[in-house]
Amino acid sequence: MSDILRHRPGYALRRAANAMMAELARRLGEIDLRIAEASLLLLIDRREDMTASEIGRILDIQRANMVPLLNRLEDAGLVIRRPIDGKSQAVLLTEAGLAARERADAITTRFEDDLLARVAPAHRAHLVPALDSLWTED
Amino acid sequence: MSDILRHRPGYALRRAANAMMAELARRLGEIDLRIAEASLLLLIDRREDMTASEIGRILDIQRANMVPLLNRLEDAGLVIRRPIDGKSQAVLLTEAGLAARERADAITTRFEDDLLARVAPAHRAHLVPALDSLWTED
DNA sequence: CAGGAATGTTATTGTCAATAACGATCCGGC
DNA sequence: GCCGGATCGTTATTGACAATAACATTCCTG
Repeated sequence: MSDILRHRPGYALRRAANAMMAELARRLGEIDLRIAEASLLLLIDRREDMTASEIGRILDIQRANMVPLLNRLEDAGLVIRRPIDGKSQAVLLTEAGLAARERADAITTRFEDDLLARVAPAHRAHLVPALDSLWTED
Repeated sequence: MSDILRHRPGYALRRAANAMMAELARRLGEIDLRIAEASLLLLIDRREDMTASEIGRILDIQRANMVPLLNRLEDAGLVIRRPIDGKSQAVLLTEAGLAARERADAITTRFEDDLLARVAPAHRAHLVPALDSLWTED
């Protein structure tokens, strides 16, 4: 399969991410969650002090793009926005949101197990540290 | 930065790919190429026998999505479509296309060097094999 | 030569990210 | 206290990329 591209780290990274995210999206689709939404649920959990902007900063989602994301979660009854002051609002999970978080956790945990299982044992322990160094600021 | 997500392989893969692809897109943007277009140029090179469908199969791009991609490359004068028979057409690079391929090669090569440089030496050799096992069919 | 497979195409949709602009609010320094 | 810069949530628009369904044409094989 085109060795011209196979050995290129950038291309391998793109294809691997595409393949894995498609699979994860499929699995999360079964509980009607998208990947970005599931990450948000997993992140917030029981915390009640995180503002929309702060969540965006952690997940690397622009403030503007948080709006439709939160709207959809709110419409689904998984999340509510609670004003902190006149400017900021905390995002927190409803009961249904916590339940969805639970299911999302199970699905993603299972997914990551399956993902790591595809990697030869010799490489396995190196994957996450290597990936982290690509996006974590020094 | 949210250790809840940091150690998750799936999340790390997504973030790493996003960060790296944004950077690559930026660099390729300087010669007015998008990532998918550059991959296509690198793949075709001097070959004159690859059909659009075949290219799509290798790059994992749907037949339908090849059309606008090829249109843009053809409009830019980098590619021409040459009928093989009444049904298929070969895609091949023009002189300008070969020149663009040259520049894209330089940029991506440099990019991948920089990418690997971010990874600690101990992990470096494991990255590509690990990634490959995630998208290459056994 | 007939029928199933493949090709290129159109059109539409979805996910995610980026950018620019806006009014409202907060906060630190004076 | 007030003012000005920063921050917040929001609207609207755009772009890159992928997915799906449908269609007419052409191919290839039995």
